[in-house]
Amino acid sequence: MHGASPNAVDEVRWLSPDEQAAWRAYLRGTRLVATALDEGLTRHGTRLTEYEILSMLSEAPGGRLRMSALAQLVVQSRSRLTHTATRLERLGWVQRRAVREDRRGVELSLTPAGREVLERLAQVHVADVRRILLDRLTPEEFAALGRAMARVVEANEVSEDDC
Amino acid sequence: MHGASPNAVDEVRWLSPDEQAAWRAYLRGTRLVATALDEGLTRHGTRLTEYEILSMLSEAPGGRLRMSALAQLVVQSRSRLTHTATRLERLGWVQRRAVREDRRGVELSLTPAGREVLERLAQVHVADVRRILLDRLTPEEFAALGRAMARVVEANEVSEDDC
DNA sequence: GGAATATGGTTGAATGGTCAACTGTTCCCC
DNA sequence: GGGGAACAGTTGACCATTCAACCATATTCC
Repeated sequence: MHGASPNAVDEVRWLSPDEQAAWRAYLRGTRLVATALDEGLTRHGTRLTEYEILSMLSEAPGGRLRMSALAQLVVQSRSRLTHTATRLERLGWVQRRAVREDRRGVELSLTPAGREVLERLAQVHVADVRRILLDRLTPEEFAALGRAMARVVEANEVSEDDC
Repeated sequence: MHGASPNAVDEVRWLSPDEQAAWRAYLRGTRLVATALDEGLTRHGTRLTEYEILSMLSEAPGGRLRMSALAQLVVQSRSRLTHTATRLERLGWVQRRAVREDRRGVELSLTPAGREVLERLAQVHVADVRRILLDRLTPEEFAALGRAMARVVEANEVSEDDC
């Protein structure tokens, strides 16, 4: 669909040609980046979504995170995280632990093996991020990209606070 | 992983704190956007990836596209597109047709029913795109975002030409 | 203090996606 | 013009994700 069709039915504000073009670039570009990064990691036996989980755990204070918190960080459903965590646990890369204060809770953390794997993967991954995204943009362009997405993230956090 | 660790093993150029922050925002932001948009369409019985297929078909010259061309446009594997197309075909929204000049080829096009569905979906979708992305950014920010991603797309097209 | 409700996490069935192998067609070039 | 490589698309088995239902624990509030 396209253009501003002054139809009786729709009150929809369509995108201007410029907006349209930018949106197209966004959609296709983000998908290309995600695909390329995922492919890079897949060659080494992991998915981007799994990598992110390991990465978040490694940086979390105390090296552990509750399932829900982690799910929010990596933008996955709790159910999906449960399944993925089970897989990673079977690989021996992460471990679950009950949390004291809240007996409903479960904390995930890296095993030594998981930490090792992550360190190895991080090298290829960072190189990929540079090659696919950073090196293709000027520092200013990349900074602008970061700022824009940061505002989107921020706006999202606000909008879901008032629920 | 993080920080610049002057380790004997790695020659890896890690991300600077600023780069790191921007990259994080990118990753999380793009995922939030994709999730939110997908949710919006799912409420109306379609996935974003399916919507994109319908949308590309509706804008293609002649209203039809070869499978491979479409797959490239929406950044999906040919296999995935085959499966999705079969689903959409069963719904009666698209139809396959053999192409004359190249007897290996298959062209996909919208059915009238598919066009109708798309028109209905487009309204909710455009509203979602505005709400989730456009309205959260200034026009300048959005334009910058578009430019950055356009360069990524462009760079990708160049880099896969010389294969 | 106990019922109602919300939260944290898991489960399994159904659906969607990936991967590697396959068919049929076209292109290349000797 | 015939053999081999490359291309277009499909298939089916396997793996990942979604969705709705579920159990257990916390919280709220009368």
